[in-house]
Amino acid sequence: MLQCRMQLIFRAGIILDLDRSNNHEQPIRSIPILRRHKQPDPRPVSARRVTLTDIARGCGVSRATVSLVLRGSPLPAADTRTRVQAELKKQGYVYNRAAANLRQRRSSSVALVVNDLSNPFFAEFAAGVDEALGAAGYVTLLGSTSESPERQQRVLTSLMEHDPAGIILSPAEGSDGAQLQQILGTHVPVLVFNREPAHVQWTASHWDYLALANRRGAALATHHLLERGHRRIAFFGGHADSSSCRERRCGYADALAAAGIAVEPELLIETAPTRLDAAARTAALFVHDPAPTAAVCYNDAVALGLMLGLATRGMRAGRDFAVTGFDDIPEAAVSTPPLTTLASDPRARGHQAATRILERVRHPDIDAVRGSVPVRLIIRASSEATIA
Amino acid sequence: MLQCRMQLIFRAGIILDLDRSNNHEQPIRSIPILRRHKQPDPRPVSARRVTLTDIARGCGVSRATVSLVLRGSPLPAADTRTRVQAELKKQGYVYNRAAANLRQRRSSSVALVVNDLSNPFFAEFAAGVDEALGAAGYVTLLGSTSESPERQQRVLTSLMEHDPAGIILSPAEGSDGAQLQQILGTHVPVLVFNREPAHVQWTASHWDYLALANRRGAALATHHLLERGHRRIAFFGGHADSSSCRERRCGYADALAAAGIAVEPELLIETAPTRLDAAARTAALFVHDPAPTAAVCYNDAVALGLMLGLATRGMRAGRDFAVTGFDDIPEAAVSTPPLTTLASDPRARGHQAATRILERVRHPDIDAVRGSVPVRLIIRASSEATIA
DNA sequence: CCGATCTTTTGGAACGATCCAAGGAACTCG
DNA sequence: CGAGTTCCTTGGATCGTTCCAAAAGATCGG
Repeated sequence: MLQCRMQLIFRAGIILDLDRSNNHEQPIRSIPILRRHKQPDPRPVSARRVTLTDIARGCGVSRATVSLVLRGSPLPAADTRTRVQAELKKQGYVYNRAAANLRQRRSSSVALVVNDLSNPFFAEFAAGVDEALGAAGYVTLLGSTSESPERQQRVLTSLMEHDPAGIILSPAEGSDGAQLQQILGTHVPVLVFNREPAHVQWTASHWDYLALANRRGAALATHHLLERGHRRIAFFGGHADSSSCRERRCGYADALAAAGIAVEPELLIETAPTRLDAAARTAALFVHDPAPTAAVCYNDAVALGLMLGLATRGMRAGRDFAVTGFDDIPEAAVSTPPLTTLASDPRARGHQAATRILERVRHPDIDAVRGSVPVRLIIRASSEATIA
Repeated sequence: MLQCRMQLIFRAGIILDLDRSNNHEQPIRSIPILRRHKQPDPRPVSARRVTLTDIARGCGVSRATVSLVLRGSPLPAADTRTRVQAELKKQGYVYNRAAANLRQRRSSSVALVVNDLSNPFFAEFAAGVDEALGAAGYVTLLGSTSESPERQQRVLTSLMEHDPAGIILSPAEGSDGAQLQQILGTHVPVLVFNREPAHVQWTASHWDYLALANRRGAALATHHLLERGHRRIAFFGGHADSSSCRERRCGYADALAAAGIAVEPELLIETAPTRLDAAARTAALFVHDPAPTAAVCYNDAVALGLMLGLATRGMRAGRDFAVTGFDDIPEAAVSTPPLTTLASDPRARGHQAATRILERVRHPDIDAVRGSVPVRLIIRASSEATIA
């Protein structure tokens, strides 16, 4: 009955594991949180924050009045307002939003959890999210998971303790929806971006979902290669157990089917979604006899790796072999040759995600939205190779 | 006497400008904050957060006891602990760190303010910061400024209201230290990264400073080109009013001086630190007669732009002209030709920055630290061109 | 001058946690 | 048996804000 482990995470990354509740040998004494209390308050007394009460005392009105002035209520008389505002300025008052949020049972932050900021796609996305949230007066709580579901659980637990108004989550690969739902509960609005974790009960929670038009994008790329005359086209890279890879493969299959071509399993090649592994696995394209003349790649990193791998075999992408990518990372435009790929404007996606989660915060009860965002094909030299 | 404008920023980006306090024509009535109150609490009553009191009631103990159990104090009796823990799990309790922080007058977040997440250097840096902060149990409050000092003021004000334990700030170009200090006050620990704003009274505040070894790095690159036989070397890109550009120019001058070569002003060429502008201004290198044969570029973006500009003039970097960059962004390794540049491992810098700000949070009174982080020269093909 | 109305101000109880001093129960010991 | 110890538990004040109901002034008509 204690199947699912529930963990509460405290500051300094300390995990109080409730399942240990049977161990009575003081399993908890080792938790160092109380040590903190032994330290005197690190801030000197003079460093105390200026509060409403200080202002109120300073100009002889009540806290309530100062609060009203602060929030720009029309109630206070004009000269009271002036006096209070002068005092605010004089003492250098800084609003304590945490206290206000506590009282109002409201939150002014949104958590953003991404796998990897060093991926330019996510970095742009994060920039977009932060811009839009900031404009709406919200603050972004950042969390990154490095594609590790365990880290993701920890990060989410920690973020939840900060009571975000909503969560924008680009799940780590292999994350489990049930585990997520256990940590996130059913009440905080969640927008799942880009990837669909397994075992999510979409109906139980009202989670929104926003993903690129993976299927359509891959179909566009494949169709483009077909137009150039290619008939043996590989799908190169990614793991078949990630939802985005599966969707892209579907699009690839769609386009082939429309051209009356059957999908050949040996032309579906898996790699880690990194440049390095893609380069290393290039040879797998050429083991079967009529070798493919083109490849739709899982994403740009894979495509760049493949182009590297081709070069080491004496082939040049765009001349001897056609390559397409996915994401349009900045490098795609300046690689040699420049990479044909699918652009999705990740910064705009970030805006979109932020806008939607705020909308959901305002209206928690409307039905969940499953959205897909359009991508467009950017044709560059890497797909110029044609079939004579 | 009201020279400096002081602004208080409220949610939804509304600015209550205290200098308007003279306008009595209800300048404030337009502030829509009160509208919010008219909406009923958007969350259904059942969505209420589970609190300590709920748990206490649920298993017949006092709030204080539950709190002790939560924090892993050795005080509670073993069976009490078990009962409480069962109840915590049963009700799906989520710790409210904001409330705890309020009582404890402590903060568990650190603000990170960067110009531009879409710059891979800062993205990596942010990832490093978040990793290290997360490991220490802190949450990252993200803010981005898009290089605009005005946006930076707004963002910082908003972040300050969330009471961060410290701030890691990579200042927007052209930010003014005095304005920053006015908003940040003198008590919150600040770590200034990468760039030095003008007019900071470093002695008044205890701000730490962490920057790349700009001067030494540029000297390394220049020295490298000198070794290859170049004598006319330009410094290309950046604005002379940014501190990092000035420092890099100093290093460039150092190396030239060591080789007994005078700096020629016409070889100092300014550009915006972007690929595009650098490409556009390439011609400026070749207006004087013995034209330079090599250029030390302000950063990688500029260097990549310069290589593009050279190509349109029929020259190839690495063959006809030697180029070096700064930052070692991922593209540098895969451009054609690959770019000689200075690497600084931004992710590790992020760790370092986070570690230092936490150290400062623990010891607010030790002297401010001014640190510079080493860079190393990565030699690639773009600087291969030699003087016959 | 009194009550009615309107405008402005206010004290005190929240919000969800922690801290503290004090209380009760169970033991021990002389 | 009563005092002292140890172990565990607790009520109430507190953090900095907002909300609410009600008080205090001001204005006015009759």
